[in-house]
Amino acid sequence: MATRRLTAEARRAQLLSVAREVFAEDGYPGAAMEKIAQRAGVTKPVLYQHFEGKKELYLALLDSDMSRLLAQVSGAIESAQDNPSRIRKGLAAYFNYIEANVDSFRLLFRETMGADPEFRESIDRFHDGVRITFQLAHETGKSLELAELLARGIMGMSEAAATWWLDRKQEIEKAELVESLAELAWRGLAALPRRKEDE
Amino acid sequence: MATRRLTAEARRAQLLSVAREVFAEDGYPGAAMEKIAQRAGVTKPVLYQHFEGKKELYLALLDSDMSRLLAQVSGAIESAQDNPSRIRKGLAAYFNYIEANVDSFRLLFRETMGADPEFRESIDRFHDGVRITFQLAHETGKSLELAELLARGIMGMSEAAATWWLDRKQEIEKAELVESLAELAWRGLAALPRRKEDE
DNA sequence: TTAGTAACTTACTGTAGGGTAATATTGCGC
DNA sequence: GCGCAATATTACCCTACAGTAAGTTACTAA
Repeated sequence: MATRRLTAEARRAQLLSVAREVFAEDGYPGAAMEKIAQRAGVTKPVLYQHFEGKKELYLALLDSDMSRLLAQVSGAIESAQDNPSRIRKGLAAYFNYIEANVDSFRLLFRETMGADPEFRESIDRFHDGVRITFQLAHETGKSLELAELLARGIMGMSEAAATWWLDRKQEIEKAELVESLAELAWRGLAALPRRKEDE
Repeated sequence: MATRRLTAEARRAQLLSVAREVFAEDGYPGAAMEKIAQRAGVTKPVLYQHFEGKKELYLALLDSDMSRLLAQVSGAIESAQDNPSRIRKGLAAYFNYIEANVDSFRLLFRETMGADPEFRESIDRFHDGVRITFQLAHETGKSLELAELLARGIMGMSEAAATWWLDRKQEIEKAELVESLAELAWRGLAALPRRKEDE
């Protein structure tokens, strides 16, 4: 144990990272502050020196992760010129994030769903963020609620696909996954069977 | 208070119904057995006479609700002759259930997501059930994983749409909602704008 | 090398809530 | 109208865990 003591900044970063692990494993209610502290090689009061309480710790985590994800996805969507490629690029960015941050995904889109309304605000920020970037694209003129509904639908589709994919990784390549979902979103089920006829 | 004492069967049914309410309100971890008992006008031990513990109570609830939902949706899908109407009828059945059983939906698809793996099995049973009915439809020949992925995607789309819809009911009619989602699933985003041009 | 401070620990408190043993009531069959 | 089994209650126990007050150790700068 070379250095037992860390600077405040370093410790805070480490605690956040450890907390993400534990929350992803045990869920918010199941995760004990004690366990987070222990796994960080530290005692509980240290945790409370950096975060006001369990709630605040979790929120800090959600906020920081959500911001990163949103930035990546929005960036991807905005970099595209037409709607089909907005969808494809958005999806690609989304699945890249997930692949590189599995715990973060579990936290954001599984554990937080049923939780405290205060927590869900983070998620809503993401959904709204993506929806807006998305609608700016969609030349409007049609019902606004409908556009919102569709955006939510596509996001739900992606989340469900991601959950399924994480559980059975090897079965399908990320690239093919993104391709299929983009096709589903843009052309619908009717178009898809044809694509695989030649296998 | 006409009858204070109920038969075992009647009490059990009442407790399940009350429990659904409370679990939907407070989530699994937040819901106290005490509160459920109280709201049923009864004390805690009565609850424990009917259910082994909190976990078992919740599972009983999930199981019974899931079975009903699955039966309705599967029935609808199987009653259809071609793929587009399988989707439309399935969605209609799904949203009919949700409209008539809001608490049940919240419970099944929000609260239970991040929870105990044992709980998620119920949900998986539904997803698997629908997936199968769904694949029977899809004349096979193309990649099986792909078919599964798409089925999950459609279900995720529906869940997200339902959540959104419940929060802002008045804004859109159920019939229009189902129609739009079916169209999205079958023809994709590319087809949808055209449909509303004439408003 | 020593004072000072930031980082950390020991050892608690308080309470919410799941679960239960012992006891009381109600109403049905006879 | 009486007995008895099912239905319910009172009054607990106990663990898990969020949160904290007071004291201790190690790094750093003069």
